[in-house]
Amino acid sequence: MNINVIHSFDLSLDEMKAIQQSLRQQIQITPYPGQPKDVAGVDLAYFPDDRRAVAVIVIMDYATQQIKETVYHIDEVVQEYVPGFLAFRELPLFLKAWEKLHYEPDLVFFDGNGMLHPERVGLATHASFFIGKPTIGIAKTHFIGEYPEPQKTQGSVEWIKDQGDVVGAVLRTQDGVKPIYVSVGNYIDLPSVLRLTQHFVGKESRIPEIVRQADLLTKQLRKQALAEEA
DNA sequence: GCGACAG
DNA sequence: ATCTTGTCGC
Repeated sequence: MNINVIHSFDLSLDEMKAIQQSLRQQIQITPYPGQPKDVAGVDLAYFPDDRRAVAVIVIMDYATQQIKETVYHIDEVVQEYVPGFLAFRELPLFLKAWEKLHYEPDLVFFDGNGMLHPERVGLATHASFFIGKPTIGIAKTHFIGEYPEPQKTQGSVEWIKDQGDVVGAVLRTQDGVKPIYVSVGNYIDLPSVLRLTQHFVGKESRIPEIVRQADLLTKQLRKQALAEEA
């Protein structure tokens, strides 16, 4: 099965699930030694009409956390949101923005899950097969799996298990705040995911800085686009 | 059958 | 995700 069928408009749930099951067999979990040079953060924001969205990619220097490049793409959204199939809704827009990049990031953070997914092929995992880069999934709310409640202090971590597999981790990024849910996208392992994610957790935000910057820009560009149309 | 359900 | 102000709490 060709993964490029993702560009089709009318895949059935069974067809999408078949694609995920095919991709699952090709996941490669491996440590990510050392530090990446450039990392990317990806996020989307939807317009009020619910027909369009803006996809944003922010490139940041890993060591200094300085933003080196930002690209975006505004277009029609062709797939409705169905839990478990977010990739089919968001990847088309993301890929168009990806083509506009001048930098080639070594690692990419997505707003959503990686293997923390019923078929182990969430947004971050699915995307990795198109871009061929290590990916990480960062979700703000629980999706699947069971886990013990992490301690209330910053840095507390617990594994998330689903059907006997460790599929991700819950991470308390600040004292007393709701935790985030992190998982392997592809071409990386969970310990590396936690290490690289915590590098972007500052003092102020609950969300890793690389993802937060993409999120902020996404809403800023939507506001700008709406203003220009008025 | 009922509830849950990334963004 | 998005619609939205004030307000409870540290």
